[in-house]
Amino acid sequence: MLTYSRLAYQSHDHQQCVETALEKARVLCEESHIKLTPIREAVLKTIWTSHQPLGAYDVVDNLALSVHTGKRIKAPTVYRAIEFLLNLGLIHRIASLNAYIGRSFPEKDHNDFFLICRICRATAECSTEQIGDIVLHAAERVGFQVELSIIEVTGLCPRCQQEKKS
Amino acid sequence: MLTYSRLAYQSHDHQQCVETALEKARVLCEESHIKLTPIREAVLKTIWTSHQPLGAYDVVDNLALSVHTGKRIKAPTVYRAIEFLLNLGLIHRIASLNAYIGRSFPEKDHNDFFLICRICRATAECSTEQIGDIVLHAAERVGFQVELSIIEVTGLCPRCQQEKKS
DNA sequence: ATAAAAATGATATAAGATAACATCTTCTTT
DNA sequence: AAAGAAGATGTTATCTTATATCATTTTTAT
Repeated sequence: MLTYSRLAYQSHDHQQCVETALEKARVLCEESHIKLTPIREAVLKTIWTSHQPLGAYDVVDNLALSVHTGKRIKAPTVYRAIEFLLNLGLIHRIASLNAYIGRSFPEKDHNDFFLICRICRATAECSTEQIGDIVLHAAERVGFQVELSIIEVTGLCPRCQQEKKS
Repeated sequence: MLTYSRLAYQSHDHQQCVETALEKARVLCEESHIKLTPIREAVLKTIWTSHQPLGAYDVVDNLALSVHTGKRIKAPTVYRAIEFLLNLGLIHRIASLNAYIGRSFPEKDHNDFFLICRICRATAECSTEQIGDIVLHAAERVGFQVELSIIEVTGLCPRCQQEKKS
């Protein structure tokens, strides 16, 4: 079965997306008796709020504006929060962009892949078992034990295809 | 059809691999009336010679030892050569490692994926149309126009699985 | 022979990530 | 409640990866 994170490149209530994701995260942490601290939640929210994958230093800049403790949150703190969120499957690292994006399916075990627009960077998450199967099959043949697959597809989103024509 | 770059994780005459790859590169460049300069060839050879994906600065260090012009080749020069080789499909960038590896099938249009050992970093290149098809199919449904897919699989190679047991 | 194009050299710096150690907070146990 | 342990954050410095910019050299085409 093939699923998409949302109406991928169509307009939608993104604030609702963010709220849903945050609520999911809170539940997930509560269940696991793990702490979603204010900083971690702020980082997750910042990443989710962006429509594009967000670099770690973009998060740093964003937090400096949005969190009002008077203290500026520095890179290591953000990276720690990012690592925490990655481990829980709440975000995903887009290796080809050195950037991070919210995951819609933290419960699913990373059978997802990403469609990344080369121009506007809007990114859609897709999930399917098929790809996992092919990879597993190929790996099996040479005795390779798969732990994690990264699949990143670069190209043009519908909107940027249109704009290119005109 | 599924093909592997070599007897993936088995011992083989690697020097022969390198020679074959270099010869392929020379032919490819000659046909395209493009120049495989000494530096470019040296970079390609350095990357191919390593059994693992090699970082750009590893290449810099390696060349400093192997090229005897007296002058130390610096990062920008290496990155230029890397870009050149990437464009021709002679090497591939492993985004998850920020490293580069020789491609066995420069003629095939990037329908390949990589099995990367988490411990020893030995990496095998695989090629199959199947994955490309799935990705295309998924992309089509949301009107996304695919240009390039990167697929990187992390896990354990046969040897490191063995060593872990003992 | 000369202009244009291509490639390399050299310097500096941007961008992404982490190491190391100090401090503060929260939880556990008594 | 007090003390200690574990967890989280603060702070500084540094490392790695990558590129911008401009000068110089080499090659190619006319």
